[in-house]
Parts: sequence; structure tokens; C-alpha cells
Amino acid sequence: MAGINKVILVGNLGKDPEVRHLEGGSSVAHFTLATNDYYKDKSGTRVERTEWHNITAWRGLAEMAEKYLKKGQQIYVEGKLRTRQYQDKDGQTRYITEIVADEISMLGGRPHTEGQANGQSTEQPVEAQTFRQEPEIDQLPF
Amino acid sequence: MAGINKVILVGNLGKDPEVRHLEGGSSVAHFTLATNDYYKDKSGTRVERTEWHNITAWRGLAEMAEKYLKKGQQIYVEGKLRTRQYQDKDGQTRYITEIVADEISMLGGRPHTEGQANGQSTEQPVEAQTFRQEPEIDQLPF
Amino acid sequence: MAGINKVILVGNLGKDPEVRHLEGGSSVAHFTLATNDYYKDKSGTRVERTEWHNITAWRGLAEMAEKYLKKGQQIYVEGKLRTRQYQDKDGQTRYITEIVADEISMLGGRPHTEGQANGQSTEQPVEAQTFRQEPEIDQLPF
Amino acid sequence: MAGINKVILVGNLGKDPEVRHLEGGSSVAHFTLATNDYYKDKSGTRVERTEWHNITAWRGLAEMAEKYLKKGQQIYVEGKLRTRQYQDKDGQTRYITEIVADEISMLGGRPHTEGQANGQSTEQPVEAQTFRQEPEIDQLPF
DNA sequence: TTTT
DNA sequence: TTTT
Repeated sequence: MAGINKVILVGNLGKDPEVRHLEGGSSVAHFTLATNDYYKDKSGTRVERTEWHNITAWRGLAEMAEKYLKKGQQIYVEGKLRTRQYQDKDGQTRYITEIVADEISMLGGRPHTEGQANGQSTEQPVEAQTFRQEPEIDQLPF
Repeated sequence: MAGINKVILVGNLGKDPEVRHLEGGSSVAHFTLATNDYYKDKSGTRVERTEWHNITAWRGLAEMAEKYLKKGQQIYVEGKLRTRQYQDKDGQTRYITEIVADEISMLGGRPHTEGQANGQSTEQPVEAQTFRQEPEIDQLPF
Repeated sequence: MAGINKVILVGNLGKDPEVRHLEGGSSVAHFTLATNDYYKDKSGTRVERTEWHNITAWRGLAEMAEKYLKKGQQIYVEGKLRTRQYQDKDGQTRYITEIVADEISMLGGRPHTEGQANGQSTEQPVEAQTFRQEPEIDQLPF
Repeated sequence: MAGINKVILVGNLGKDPEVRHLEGGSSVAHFTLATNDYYKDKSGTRVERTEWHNITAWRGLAEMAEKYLKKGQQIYVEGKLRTRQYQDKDGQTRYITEIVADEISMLGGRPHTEGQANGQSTEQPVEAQTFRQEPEIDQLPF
């Protein structure tokens, strides 16, 4: 039975993406994304709740992340949930749930800083864009 | 900054929901949902990949789950991601990511088996329905 | 500014898809999809409301629709909204809003009827599958 | 059969919302939302395509729209598709497809201008927020 | 642990 | 025009 496994997030990057360039020429990027929620508690006080998500982006999306995404930026992410097993340092099996991105879009028309060779940094408004990664078999190098 | 944290799943229940009736009169249900994916590997062989999701449903949705949802049934779930911390038996901090359901819809018009007191089981077609839980502050009794 | 334009539907086909094979070798399918909604009116009576959607599928999805989709079948459709202008028979400009499908998934494991040359019809369970159409420039032959 | 009818948009308001306060104390807001798409045509030229959507918001969301939403602002809208019939000035039956909003979130932390009694306008950063309208029976006053 |  |  075919299923649907879809995640839609709008949030802010917790840090710059970490990008690894793999041997076969492929790339993978990791970053965290915060989605904030507000609600009123019983006393009527406004409370903020932040949820942190682990985002993984492959190939073209990893390269896009490396070039354009910075800590704090607000983005739209569409992807699928994947829970991976790994062994921690004590040899115990642990699980981590990630969102594997299929589409990333930069929101808010926020200017982004492009690093300059001379150490200067000029604010260059980068027109917000949507990037899409066509589905392929994900390599799992970790 | 307000964010969006939305999950949309179509899959099959891995087991009957476990429902707990809390002291304040509230209820919470837990179950797992499998979403299946198919892809062709390099040799062209069709491979199935199953992703398992932990679903939590509160209040009215928990009661709906208790009444209508059974192992194997195909459903639509809409909700939000939440990662919880807990201490494992060795006192170590661990994390689990769940989908807290906002809406559940039964798909496929699949007949559902209602347990009978006399041990017999009659197939009773249950009209597929959508159930929605209005947002409230989630209690976290575990 | 990049935007998001996404539609997610689960409903039943109102009729068999109409498929046109275009000169360049491409195909386009049209069909209607009903999504049903239930609510209680002021007197507490349960009322059903049906919304009808115009679905357009291109290329591989059109061929999938031609092969596998039949009137009455329950499917998941993901796509984008597009409003087209056309001239009615009186030369007036009219508008129609369609959902251009990016992904279609058959739900419910419902057996589908394959027409047979001898006029007989055998129920053949078709394994539910998800089909995806990679984004390209849509041709607009009508 | 229960269905799913869901639309997710990120785009910019084409004009300030038009809000009507109805006799029963309810309100309804209308505005248009542009979602922009970019693609490369056959010659490799980057082409922009804008899709316009008719958004309708009821009750609390209408009041939120009246207070906070302005032409040009980037927002997230979640809602459902609804196609309405009406008679045009020539007595002909026409159809219009709208998105009835269930949730609206302001994106980008963009400051918004609050009209001032003295005719001055001060830029007041409004913390982006998500507003939700609980489902009720929609009144249809037009 | 589901489904086809 | 669908489905339950």
C-alpha cells in the first residue's frame, strides 16, 4: 500500500548548514530549524514553545543550502520523515528522526550576506527562490 | 516569529491504539503508523521501504482512536512534530519524536471489526469520517 | 519572491479520466474529484457537502491516470492551483481553476476493473502505488 | 466517505483586505494572494509566473486580516477550496473558486504600518503570529 | 508492528 | 459526477 509521508515547516535556521561533499560527487547538508508556537496558559500568560527539527538535504539542495542558507534565516521546508538508527559511543542503539528535504524556499526577502574574498561583506538582496530536489535513492553515508 | 509545523501522513496502523484515561477526564492515545514507499534500486529491482511513525492523539481524537481505529487500518493523519525528552532505565536522557494529531480521517471504507461480548466478531462497515481536535494546551502526563 | 502553491486532496473520481495524446508525444488527463465533508447544522442534523475539483495531469501522470484510475476510486492528489482564462461560446472571457497534479496515490487497495476485449470484466486487485510527475513547463493545448 | 481538501499557500497580498461586518456580529474578509513561480523556458530564460488566489476569511480570521494584513505582505495561508456559483450581470451562472482560510501566519517579521489618528504613521514591528479559525458552519452572505 |  |  502506497503511503504519504509529508512534512511542511516554516521556521528559522538554528545555525549555518554543515555540508559534506561525498566521494561520488554528491553532497549532503544538515541543519536545525526552529518552529515557534505561541499559546496562552491557564493564567492567560502568553507562552512561547520552540520545536527543533533536524533537516537533511541532498545533492542540489545541499549545494543550495551551502550557498544561500544562514543561521537565523526564515525558510519553508517540505520533506519526509525518516527515523535512523545509530550506535552511540556506549554501543547502544539510538534513534534520530530527521526531515529529508524535497523543497526549500527562502522567505521574507531577507537580504543575505555573501562572503567576499577581501574579507568584506556586502549585503546583497537575494531574490527568494524555491529549490527542489528530484527524488532519487538516498545514499546514507553515516 | 510564528512558524508552521505540519505533518501529513497516509498509512496503516501497526497495532491497535493504546488509550489512557487521565485523572482530569482527559484521554491520550498512542499508536504507530507505517508509511510505505517504493523505489527501484540500481539493478531495477523494486524495493519497499517502511517508515514507522509514533502518533499521539489527545482528548476527542483519543476517544475516536479507541472506538474506531484498529491494527492494519489505513488512515490520514494531520498533526505537528514534537520531540520529547525522557530518561531511559539507565538514567540517560533520550529523545523521541512524535506526531501529535490534529485531524484523523479513516480511508478506504474498509470494514472494521468490532469485538463482540460473545467472542464473535462481526464485520461492521463504519462510515469513514474525519475527526478533528481543536488546539488546546497539551498535557504531558508521561 | 518565491511562493508556495500546494493543494492536497483525498477524494473520489467523479468519472473516468479523459486523456488526450498530444502531437509532441505528451499526454494530458482531466478528471473531477469529489471531496466530501460532514458537519452538523443548527438543528444537529448531519449534513454532507461535496466539493468538486478539476484535476489536470500531464505526461507520466496522465498515462498513469489512463491506465489505473476509474470512476469512484479513492485517491490522494497533490498539486498546485492554476486559474486559466478561456473564451466561452459567446466570446466572453471566463475563468476556471484547476489543480495540476504533481503526485497521485491510489488509496484503499480497492480493486479496479480492467476492461477486457471480450466484454468481460475481471476484478484485478491493483497494488496501490504513488506516481509522481517531475516539474516541467506545462504545455497548454487548450 | 470523508475526504481531505487542503490548500497551503505562501504568497503576497495583492491589496488590503476588504472586510464586511455582518448583521449577526460575524465578519468576512476577502483579499487576493499572489504566489510566484520561476522556471526556465526552452531558451534557458528565467520566466516568472504569478498565480492569483481569492482568499476568504471568516470571523476571528477576518478581524485579524482587517487589523494586521496589508497589501504586499508575505503570509502563509492554510485553508480549503470552495467553488461558488453566482449569477453575473447578464444572468448567466458563473463559478468562482476561493480558498476559505483556516489559518493565517505572517511571515518575514516585516514591520507593519498601523494607521494613527493624527494621520501620522509609525512603523511598528509586529511580531509575526499565527491565527487560526476553528471550523464552524460558514455563513454565505453573498 | 502495517499494507499490497 | 464520487463515496459511505
